[in-house]
Amino acid sequence: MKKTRKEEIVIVAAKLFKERGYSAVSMRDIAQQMDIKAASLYNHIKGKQEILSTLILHVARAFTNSTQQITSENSSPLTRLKKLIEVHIDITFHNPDAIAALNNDWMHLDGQDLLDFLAMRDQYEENFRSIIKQGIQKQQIKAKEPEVILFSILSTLRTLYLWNEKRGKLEVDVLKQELVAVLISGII
Amino acid sequence: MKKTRKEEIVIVAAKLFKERGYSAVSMRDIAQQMDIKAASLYNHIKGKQEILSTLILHVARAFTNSTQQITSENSSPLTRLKKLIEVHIDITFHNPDAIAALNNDWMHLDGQDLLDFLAMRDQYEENFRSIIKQGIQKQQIKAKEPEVILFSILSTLRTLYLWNEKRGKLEVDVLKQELVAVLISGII
DNA sequence: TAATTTAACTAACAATCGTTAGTTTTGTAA
DNA sequence: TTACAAAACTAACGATTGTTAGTTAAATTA
Repeated sequence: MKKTRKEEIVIVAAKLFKERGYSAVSMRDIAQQMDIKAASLYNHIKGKQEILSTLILHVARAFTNSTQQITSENSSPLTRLKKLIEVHIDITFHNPDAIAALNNDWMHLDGQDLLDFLAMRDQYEENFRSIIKQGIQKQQIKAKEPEVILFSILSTLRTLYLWNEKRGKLEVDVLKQELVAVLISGII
Repeated sequence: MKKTRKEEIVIVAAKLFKERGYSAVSMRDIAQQMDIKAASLYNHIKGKQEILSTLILHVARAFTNSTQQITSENSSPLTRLKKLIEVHIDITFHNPDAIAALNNDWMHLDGQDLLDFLAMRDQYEENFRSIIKQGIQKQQIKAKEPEVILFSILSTLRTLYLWNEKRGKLEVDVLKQELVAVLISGII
């Protein structure tokens, strides 16, 4: 499937947004990176906002779909938690630039796009929280404050995109395995 | 000690930077929040850049000092690691807005300020990494990939500022205790 | 080849940006 | 009360912002 011109613009913009943030990147910056003039961008997109919402909502939907599916499985809470972590790692290594925008620039969405994003984020967190609570109830997970566990895991997963470059020789499969182990079993 | 006008400006700006990011906040925004005109800000600061560097470098030095001190103790690696985590939590809950800027807007520093920041950040990470490696060597810490452990802990600590508002009823001391437990011992 | 669509271009707009200069008001010390 | 310093003000600057209008070049289809 050949990329449309719009998709190319979104990809180039995502790289710049990741480095400097949405607000610090101008349409002229994006155009220059594509070797065209800024006005030419408007043959393919409605405006700067559309680049951002295309970028963020697309990957947000990927998270929502995967998470919703895993949550409704009837495997054990701990199994579902592990799958949730693994699928987050997979999506992250597949779309690091889009996830940077989702993490850092979501507040620059506006109107319905912002509302949609927030709804998906809440649902994602609630699914996570629910599985953790079930795990505690079934004594598969230590009886710590659920919010502390949730926060600790989500923080690590959300920052994972930053680690893509530095990960170096480490294979994705090895990383996935070790990270799940550290998050679940700790370090001692 | 009464706050100088410059300190007041930096505090107000930090709150705005946290919400929208450095680039999306104008001098007029900051001025409006202080009920003065933008030009009046320049009686107290050299420019927008000075607000950012004051904010970031001040808290970066706090991290560097604490970390350097703990690193040079001769307690066990695991003890030092715990102290490192605890001091990070303390500093975070004491300066959440400054840490937001440090996390999200450091790339907008320029010149020597940027170099200073990067040097401190590298040193901070290297201290952390060194303690983890010593812990593995002395078999106090599991023989996982050190970078995975480092990344997992640092990600959680760095995102902690976001959690300040949501933490709700949870006391800082309880949070500190539970978070250290989760990071070190895992959740099962 | 001719017709049509796609995608680039130049030029310009109104708004907003960080900042400077010069002036006036406010608060403090003599 | 007068003198001085601190901190506000108005007005404006050159640069940059996202975006539009109208036009030309290139690629595709009939």
